[in-house]
Amino acid sequence: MKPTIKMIAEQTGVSTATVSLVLNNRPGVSEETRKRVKETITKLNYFPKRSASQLARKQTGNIGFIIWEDHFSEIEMFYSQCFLGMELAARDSDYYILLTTVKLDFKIPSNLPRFLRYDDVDGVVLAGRVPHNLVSMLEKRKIPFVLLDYELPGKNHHKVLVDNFQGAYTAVQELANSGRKNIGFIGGSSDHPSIKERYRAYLAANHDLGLLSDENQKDYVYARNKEITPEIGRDGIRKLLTGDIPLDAVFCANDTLALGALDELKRQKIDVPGKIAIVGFDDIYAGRYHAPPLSTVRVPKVELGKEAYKLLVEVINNPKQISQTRTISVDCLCRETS
Amino acid sequence: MKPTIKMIAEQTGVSTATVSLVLNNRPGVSEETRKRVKETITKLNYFPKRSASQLARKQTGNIGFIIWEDHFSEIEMFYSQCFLGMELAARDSDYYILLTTVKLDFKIPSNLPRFLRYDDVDGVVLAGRVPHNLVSMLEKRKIPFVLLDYELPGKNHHKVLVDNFQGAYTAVQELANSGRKNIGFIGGSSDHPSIKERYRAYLAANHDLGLLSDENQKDYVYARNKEITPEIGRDGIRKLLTGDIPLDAVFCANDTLALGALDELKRQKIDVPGKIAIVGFDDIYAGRYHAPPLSTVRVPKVELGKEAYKLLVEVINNPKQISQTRTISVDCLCRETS
DNA sequence: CTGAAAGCGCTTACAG
DNA sequence: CTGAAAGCGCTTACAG
Repeated sequence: MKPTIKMIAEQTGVSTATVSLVLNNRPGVSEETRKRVKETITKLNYFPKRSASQLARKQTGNIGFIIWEDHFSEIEMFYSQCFLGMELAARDSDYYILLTTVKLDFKIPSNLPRFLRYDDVDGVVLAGRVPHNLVSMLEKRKIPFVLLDYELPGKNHHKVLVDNFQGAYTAVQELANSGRKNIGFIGGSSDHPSIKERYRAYLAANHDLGLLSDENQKDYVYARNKEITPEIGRDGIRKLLTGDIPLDAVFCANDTLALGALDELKRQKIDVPGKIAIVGFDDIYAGRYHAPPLSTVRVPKVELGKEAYKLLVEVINNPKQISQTRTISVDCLCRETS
Repeated sequence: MKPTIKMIAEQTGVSTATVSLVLNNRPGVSEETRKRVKETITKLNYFPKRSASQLARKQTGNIGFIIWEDHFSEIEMFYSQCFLGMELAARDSDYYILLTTVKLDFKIPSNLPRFLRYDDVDGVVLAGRVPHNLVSMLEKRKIPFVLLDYELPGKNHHKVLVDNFQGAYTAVQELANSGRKNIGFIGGSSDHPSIKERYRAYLAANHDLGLLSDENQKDYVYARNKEITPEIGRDGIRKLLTGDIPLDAVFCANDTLALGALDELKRQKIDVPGKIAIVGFDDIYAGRYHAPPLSTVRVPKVELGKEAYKLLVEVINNPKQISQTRTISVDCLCRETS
């Protein structure tokens, strides 16, 4: 029979109140008593029942993790890794994490995740692009939340971001340092803030390094505003190559695009990095195992998740805390395509 | 103030017991009363508090989803999709799913997932390769569980499997139907039952179709017993090509291998599928967007997860149910590499 | 520092 | 068919 707090109390010869104080590391118990309680806890291998303490404490002990369905299932492992980071961080605490996906055409209340509909979470992390009406709803219901790798323009929210600007800037800088002078850009999905940032940094770096003149800038840029696939990368490099411009490097807004570009270059038998260097962004699995391995900007995805978790817990414990942004630094990882 | 069952009872003019019966769709309430209760529930937008009913019911309402850390983070989206299927299925019911990863060198109790240590799940799904001592522990503690895409040799467990044999057999058959006569095999990680099955089917199909003689069989097979990467695929095709044997097709044990092989063929400028056809297995995202798109055996991952969920719920409701295997059929998806 | 007791919000025999 | 009441296993004022 599973031990209860009552059994611990009886065995130790104290009240359940005292046991509870010990369990939760709270003051008001003599060292001597505390020690004896702990001993019987160990002896009987006791642990408190979650649902009981939740009920008494009026908490759920859960954190929600919400992600756009397409991001979770089709794109690279990016957000799964973030989730893993959250899970790892949560292991040191008491929260369970409830992962669910949403569609972008989000209707309230029919599409509301169960844990939101039934008030089963103490807070929520929203990873990547999410429906804006969902965010508004969380604000309205005053549910603590943190945005992960996403932001809404003109809004103050708690968020954890990748330093996209610095990452992209560094990438272009590294290309320039290795002697490249004519650096193209392949982008896409410009409604995603991250991609936009990377583009801004590309322009800024080129400007700062005195590489691109304003007038030929547009010949060096290819961007389609739709979901990113390798196809866009292939189209992009093709377009840049037929552009009748000198070109010795391309910075791609992410690895998926870079992989597509590399594939097309291989098909056209253009030497990489001999003739053209390619650098991506994100450091996805497929890039690591590509032949040749893709140079990229490494994003610490697990750490991103951990940070989001930590921030959310702080917000839960202090809901009126003024909103903040935590920006995680990234490194350029020079492998064999640059 | 959030409504409770007591408020519903008072407003309707019945007891909380009656409200509870209505909530759980249980008999013993007149249609008239049931209707009135439901009305006030809707009016007050009431829903029962999970922790309270869990406590009273002595259930947790949670299901655990356990997966090897490397599988979750490094390999293709396979198991994430299975998880998604589970999540989708769970939405129609009342369970929350707790996802956690484990390492393969698993120590009890230090590495035990929290939800297992604290008895916070009613059952568990184990996806892909998992530590065997974990499985033994679940058996010993009589926790209901289902294996997903994995099995332990010589053991009876509830499990949901892919029809690897039929899938691989069909793939070879299709290659033969399109005129290929000399079909190689690239495998790896032969301690994984699925890969082994696919290899068995490859041999059986060749035998049944009268393609390979027993003596030259081994010249057509390349398999390394380590974690599968594109690298092994590249090595494999290189090895087969230098084997001084006629070769017009290769069946790869999964898409990752196939992608590696395709890459090497492109580098060697060997026409696919003109000279050599390639077929993989799994239907991963990267294969779909490869140029040319990879022919493969499509595995319905979401359905796999849904089925595992359904089976587990059945087992939870009837723990002594005799163990069973559900095998999910797969189709050969002929795209442009065959 | 410690204990008796109420309370968290449900479910489930049991009696009528 | 319906209600009063006990019970699930914790936490938290409150009194001493």
